[in-house]
Amino acid sequence: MAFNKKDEFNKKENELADFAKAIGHPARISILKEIAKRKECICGEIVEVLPLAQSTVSQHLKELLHADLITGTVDGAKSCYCINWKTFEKFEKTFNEFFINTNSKNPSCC
Amino acid sequence: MAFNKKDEFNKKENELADFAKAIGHPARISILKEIAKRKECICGEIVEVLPLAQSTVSQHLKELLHADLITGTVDGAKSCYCINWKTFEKFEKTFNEFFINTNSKNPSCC
DNA sequence: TTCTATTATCGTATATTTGCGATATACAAT
DNA sequence: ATTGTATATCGCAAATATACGATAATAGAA
Repeated sequence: MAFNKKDEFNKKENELADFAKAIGHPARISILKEIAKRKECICGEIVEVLPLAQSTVSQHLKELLHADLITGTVDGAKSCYCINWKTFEKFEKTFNEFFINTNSKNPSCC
Repeated sequence: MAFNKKDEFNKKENELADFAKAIGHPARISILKEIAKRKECICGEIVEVLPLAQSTVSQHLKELLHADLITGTVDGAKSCYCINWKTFEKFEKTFNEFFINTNSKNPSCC
């Protein structure tokens, strides 16, 4: 890389890219799906279902937290994670703004 | 990594992740935007606008091609790239299937 | 043919991501 | 206090991604 070029791109581009990157791994997709589908979203249950070590799952959860895709609350010794739907809605909106809307303006360039 | 665990996840999870990964970089977002907004989507024009070397842009274009987000046709010495809207629509659909639809079923887990 | 412009690919350096085991931490129960 | 359970963090190794310059390949112009 020699040096990080992220500053050269604008904020919206970086936000979109960061979100996409966060869901850009099958393990994280799978984790999000597990959290979404159950009411009790305890970390241990996720570890049980995923084909990964506990420490690896914990690391993916950390990344999802950092990208604001989930929220986490401590419940005794356990940790409960939830989808942060607001971030998803924001992504949907920005994504459509960037791409789908442009589609109608430019149906076929080649 | 020691070894790639992608086989442990199902096809849909991997497809979603691959798409997300492909747009998970500000340079590629920016490239897609440039292609989408102009009618003549010549590689050289993209290189001019992006703050990256020609070889780097070419590499990003290759990744977008590989992820089926764009199509490329040779036009003499030049190359013309176009958004493959079908892939975008497919992503939108799968994304909603996975996440947004789940939202209504499970408004707030914590 | 020779020169020029355009794009792709190769080789390489560096950065980041992924994954695991070991360990630390925090709480609960005994 | 000790033990057990649940989760997070550390340190490391291997894999991938990012970026660039140099070079190759190709088409068109001179």
